[in-house]
Amino acid sequence: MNLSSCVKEKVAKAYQQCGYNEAQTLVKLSDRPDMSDYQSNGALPLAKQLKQNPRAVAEQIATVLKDDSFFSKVSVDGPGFINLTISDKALGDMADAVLNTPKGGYERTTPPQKVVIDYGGPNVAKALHVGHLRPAVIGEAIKRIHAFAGDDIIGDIHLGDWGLPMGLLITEIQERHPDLPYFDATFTGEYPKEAPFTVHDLETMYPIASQKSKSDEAYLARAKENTHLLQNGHRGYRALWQHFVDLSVAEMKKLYEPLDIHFDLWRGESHVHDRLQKMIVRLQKEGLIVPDDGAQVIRLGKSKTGNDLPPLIMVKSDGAVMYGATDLATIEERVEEFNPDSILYVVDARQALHFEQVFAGAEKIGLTKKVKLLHLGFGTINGKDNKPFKTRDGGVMTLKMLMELATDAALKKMNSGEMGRDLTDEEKSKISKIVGVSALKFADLMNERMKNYIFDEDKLTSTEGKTGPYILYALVRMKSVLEKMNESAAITEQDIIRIQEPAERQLMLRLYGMPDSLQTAYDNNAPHVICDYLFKLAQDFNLFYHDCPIKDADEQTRRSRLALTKYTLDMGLKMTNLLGLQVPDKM
RNA sequence: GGUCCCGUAGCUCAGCUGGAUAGAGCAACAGCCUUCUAAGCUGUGGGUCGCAAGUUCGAAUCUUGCCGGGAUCGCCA
Repeated sequence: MNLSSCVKEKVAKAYQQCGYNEAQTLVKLSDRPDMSDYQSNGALPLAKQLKQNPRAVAEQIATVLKDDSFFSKVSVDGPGFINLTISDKALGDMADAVLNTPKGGYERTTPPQKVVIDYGGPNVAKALHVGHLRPAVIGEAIKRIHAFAGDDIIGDIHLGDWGLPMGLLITEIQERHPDLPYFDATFTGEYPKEAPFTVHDLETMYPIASQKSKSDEAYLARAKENTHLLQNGHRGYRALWQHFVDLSVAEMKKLYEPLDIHFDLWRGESHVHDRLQKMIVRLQKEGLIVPDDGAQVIRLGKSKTGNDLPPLIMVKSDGAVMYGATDLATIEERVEEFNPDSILYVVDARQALHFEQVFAGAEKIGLTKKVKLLHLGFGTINGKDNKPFKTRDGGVMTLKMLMELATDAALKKMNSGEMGRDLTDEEKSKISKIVGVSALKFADLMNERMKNYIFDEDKLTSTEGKTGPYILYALVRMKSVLEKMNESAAITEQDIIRIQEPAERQLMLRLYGMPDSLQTAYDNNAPHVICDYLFKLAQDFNLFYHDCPIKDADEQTRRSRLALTKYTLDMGLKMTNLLGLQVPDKM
């Protein structure tokens, strides 16, 4: 049960009782909180259909609703809006049944889905930078939102581990260390278990190799040949490549761990290589893959908007496979292995055309009959100059640097003023990491997904206003109050919420409003809706905290307010968890 | 040139499956700590919702055109 569904049910009954279609009640949270908690706008379209006066229709429905003591006020305003105010008693009475539940009143209305999330993964052997923040952070939040809503969800990082960059690295290593056994065609023994290089060597070598390939045609040709050999099973190259993957995955885990980002599968494009080879042969036989200008392509015809789509290149003229091909084979594999209802691709919006092609290709070869494919694009993170976010000296901002910036700012804040005075250095260090990461993640998640957004150091390190630290601070206050009042135990039936102050009422309504926000966030895969909810929850709590003293109140009021604090903390923790934010005990 | 995304307060952004008086945060200004954490709270000022038509009882929201910014357009991922 939750408040919205309860109101909707009552209003629907009233419509029905008056002989109107109960499907058209248009009940929603009020746009005018100064006038009501909920509104029903259904009388306007109904009156239009029936050619009646909208106010008269609304009055008729309102008369029925007025008899219900659940509402303290029912009025018809404007052209025919029905304004509904819930009685304070009803709000208090519902608390235990709604808020003291694992999902805080959220109930699913559609069957649960099985969903695969594809993070359009980072590339092996390249340092994670600011551009890798969004897919990881957004994907993690979307994953948690789906899981909370009851979906069965599998996250696959989907590493870029099978393209030309691999060939470039092999080539560069060959240049530097031609004596390594990987390059010895006559070598038949076991290759070393330990890589003869570190992940940092790889991260340095790759940009150099990439640069060389742009100016040196022979070098590029060798890299392409090496990519081809790798993909076709060259024994030494496969061993070398395995080092790349192992080192990179270990490094990525080290970086994602403090961000509290986890993947169920660490597969990459390479994972479907064998399947892909079979798929290509099969589709060639069926005539779906055809030669075109030396390459092997799937022709796609027109897009949904009627434009000609460029063909999807499966195999390049040099024989290497393209990522569109691995994407198709990956869809096939996921359908066979997991049978998901949908696959969500949390990938940069700049790849919109690529996914349109892949999805059209999937449809053409019959893969979309069983699974819905959705590209959840996101905008890029830009600096103040509206160009990709860089360091002060113009270098690439790595994820690591970004996290250090945020952590340092949190630590500095804690060392200023009185806040951290009771804390040990060790505690401060731990807390500043949590707070810094929350600032970083929240600043990213609060933006509507598709938009590019401006991200500068001030914004990143800010701890005031609509920020992660503001929310954490409110939650820490709740913990602190509950601890000091010794009431952090479970809510009991004696702790009935009695609403006395406007701030209490507002906070209660906010708590009851969570299911509506969650549903919106779920339907639109929009974590920023949860950010907004959490921010408002924190604001409402801070007002309550300010207006409603607990310690010196009478026993009944004290218990009521403590219960309300506990409900707010529970809800806040549920929601921060959805965003992947951790909450310290003190800050 | 085709396609996609965006244009809302000085800045950064919500609101866009049509509803009443367009909201936050930051910045500015004025207040609130002997009282549960001031990373907080209260108040003030600040908007032709890019422009113009259209649909509608009603448009920031839907349609079309234009202007401005960004992205993208077969052998990189």
